[in-house]
Amino acid sequence: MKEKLSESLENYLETIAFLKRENKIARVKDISKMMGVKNSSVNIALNVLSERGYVIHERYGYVDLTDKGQIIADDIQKKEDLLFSFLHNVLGVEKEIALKDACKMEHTISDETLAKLIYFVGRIDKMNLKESGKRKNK
Amino acid sequence: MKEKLSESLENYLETIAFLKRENKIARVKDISKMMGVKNSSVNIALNVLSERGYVIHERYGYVDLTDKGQIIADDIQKKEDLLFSFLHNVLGVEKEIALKDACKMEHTISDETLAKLIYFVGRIDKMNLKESGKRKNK
DNA sequence: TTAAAATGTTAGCATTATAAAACATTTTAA
DNA sequence: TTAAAATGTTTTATAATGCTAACATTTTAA
Repeated sequence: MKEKLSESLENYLETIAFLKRENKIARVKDISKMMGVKNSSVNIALNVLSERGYVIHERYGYVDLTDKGQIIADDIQKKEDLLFSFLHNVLGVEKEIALKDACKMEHTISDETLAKLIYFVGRIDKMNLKESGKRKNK
Repeated sequence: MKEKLSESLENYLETIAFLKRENKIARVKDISKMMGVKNSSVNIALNVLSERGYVIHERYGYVDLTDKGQIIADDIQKKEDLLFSFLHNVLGVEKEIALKDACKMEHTISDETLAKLIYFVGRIDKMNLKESGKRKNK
């Protein structure tokens, strides 16, 4: 059940999800522009993603995500948000760089590490809340 | 001055450095075995690394790192150690997985994030020291 | 409504990473 | 010391990604 997608293909899904959220629709041109690649490269990626059941793409038409594709896109976005938050808010890495690093790491971080990081960031947030107002409990 | 190496080539340098540390020498066979690739793949990588001045490799002979190659290998090892320490000791990720994740992240983490992480891990260590014996100062 | 502009697609090439198979050299052990 | 085993190298092939250039379709605006 654990089909792995390449970093590149994951990025295509993420970009399509973003465009749908922002513009309601995703077109080849938008995808290529956002990702800094050529339309031809987008087309080839879409063919692969279509074949594997992640996107729906009619010739000369819009690009859409299947449920399966949306799930992957959401998963990656969740990872990106968490990683960005950790890098920027916890470590204090500058926005631009934190985002760039998060966008790379989101493809490699394991589920285990992700879970631990979620827990850790949660604890840090609580600590900050406490420190910025009240005394430590107990 | 900032020639970038691919993740793959960085891994070859890291492996060669490891083998030299453990066995004094590095051979094609050892590299392929450690990395789970074929001798032919190692050879091709070594040709590239030779041309670019990172390794010295005489036909049918041992493999060695140039100063330039050793610097890269050390740099990556430093990153791996820090990332592993953070994942395992701070987040509590299981050894195997922490190592696997660190080995991927070591190739993508930016210098900025690295620096912030070093500082952060340092602070955490101090906190742990304090908490496990003394009261908080101030 | 039609010609130009915009957008999308296909074909062919380049790069990177790896493997398989054939071949070459070196090492080992009988 | 020499034949087999181990190791190293080259050649050829495959897969993933992206590019350019040529071509096709759709949209726009005169």
